[in-house]
Amino acid sequence: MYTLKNLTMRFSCATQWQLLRESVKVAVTKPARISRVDDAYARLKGEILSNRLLPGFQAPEPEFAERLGMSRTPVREALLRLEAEGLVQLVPRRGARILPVLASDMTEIYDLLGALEPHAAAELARRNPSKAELAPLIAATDDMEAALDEGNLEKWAAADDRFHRTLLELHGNRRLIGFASSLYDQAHRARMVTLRMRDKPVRSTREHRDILDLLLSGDAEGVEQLFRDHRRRAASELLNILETFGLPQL
Amino acid sequence: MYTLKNLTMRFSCATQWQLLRESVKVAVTKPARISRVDDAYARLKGEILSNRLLPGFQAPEPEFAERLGMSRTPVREALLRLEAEGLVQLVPRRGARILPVLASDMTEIYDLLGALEPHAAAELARRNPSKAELAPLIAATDDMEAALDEGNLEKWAAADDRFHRTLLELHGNRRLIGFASSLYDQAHRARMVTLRMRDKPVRSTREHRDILDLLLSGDAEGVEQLFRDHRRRAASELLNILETFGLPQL
DNA sequence: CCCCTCAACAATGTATACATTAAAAAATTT
DNA sequence: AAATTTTTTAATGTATACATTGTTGAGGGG
Repeated sequence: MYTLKNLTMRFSCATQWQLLRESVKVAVTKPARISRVDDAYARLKGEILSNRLLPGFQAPEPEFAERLGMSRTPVREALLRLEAEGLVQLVPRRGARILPVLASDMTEIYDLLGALEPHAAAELARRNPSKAELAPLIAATDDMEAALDEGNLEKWAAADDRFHRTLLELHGNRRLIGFASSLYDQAHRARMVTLRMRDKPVRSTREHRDILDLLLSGDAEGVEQLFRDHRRRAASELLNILETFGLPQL
Repeated sequence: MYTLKNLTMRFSCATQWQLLRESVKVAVTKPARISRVDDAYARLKGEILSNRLLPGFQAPEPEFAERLGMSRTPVREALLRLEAEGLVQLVPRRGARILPVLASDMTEIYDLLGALEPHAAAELARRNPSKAELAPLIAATDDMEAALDEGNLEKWAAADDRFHRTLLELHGNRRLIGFASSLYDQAHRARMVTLRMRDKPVRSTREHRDILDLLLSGDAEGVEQLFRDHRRRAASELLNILETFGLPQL
């Protein structure tokens, strides 16, 4: 268990600059206590998703522990957590390997999202949600349009991600939220790497707005169909990019 | 790490009868080595699914460790695994709690299965699978019919479970197999407890046969629709039982 | 050069000891 | 007697030591 005092006293100068930054963040935004497991998990996940820990990279637990500045026990627990989420693979005697995302993985992920999201959207529409209820979804859609206008693709991708996660949150099936969350995470890097290789997401943005409109009008069948098409087109687009640019994995 | 010698030498007489049984099983069906984590996981899961470890039961890690005859470390790892699968909840300072399954949980689970299984069945049908490919599914269906003729509900339920898992295996989406597996496990106890409270599964069995026939004939839309209806009716039936018998949780 | 054997090494699995701290119990105050 | 404070206990989180064992590299022989 970390306390703020621990953070500033326990670490060698080699890592103190970094952990000082972390400690400031902790002090400002969260309670001062964060377990080493949670810390290791968050840091490793952040590095995987931002591609600083590269796909295929592999190191034994003791090396991860050293780099994170803690003992092996919490590191192992963090890695097990990341393994359960499909981001790493623990290979006996070879350590933890950052799982690359293959085209076949993306196919699999999009297939599942293409089944689940339209279904969730349809059920949400059947509840005739009010504008107030859909406010976070409206905000995400607005942000996508604004980001597109600015030409800021990262911002657009973040708003897009938010749209999808928010929709499932509004739907409310906790098991679905958890499962889809790991799917989004697994697909994250591929989506970010390919972000600038694709056409501007004009059509995608319009589709989100249309999905939102259908939700607002309670058109369950309409939103299910459009969402399906949206997912199918997005999958096709991404897989084409992987093929066009000869990217076997990400 | 267990070896067979360890299994027979390490444990007090209080648990030796049980572990002797386990060791025989190990010797016959698996390599002699099984880690304590895997052992703890399998045993705990078995007890949860068979309702020997009751929903709501709660004990701290050290107590589980003592009962399993090993140190806390592998037990914690096994419990974390079970938590990730939705079967237990780790409550700080209160220990691991066996998660009861509420009616709302079953609603959630059936909602997801109702979206995923028909989708997988439709995609499988689109591949025009041969009879040989569907052999394990045919076998499961045959077994359901045989069990129904014998009036053996447990056998029927096992074959039913096998049908559903096999179908997803044949479909081949690994992420779906994993996710659905945990959903089946979570629903298992509820289904077993209610097995004798429901009508004989005559209609259900026929529906499975019909699903199989539609798969064999490559009728994607037909199988998707029938599977949806199948899941919807099964969900309704089970939820009615929970309500009729006043079962708040299982 | 290739193959085999064996020893060394290190990675994971596990047990145990220690640190932290929340909850419960005991003691004290009102 | 009830409320508050203090102390104790024990559960989880963590570090470290030990056990097991798979892999690698060195050495020797053909």
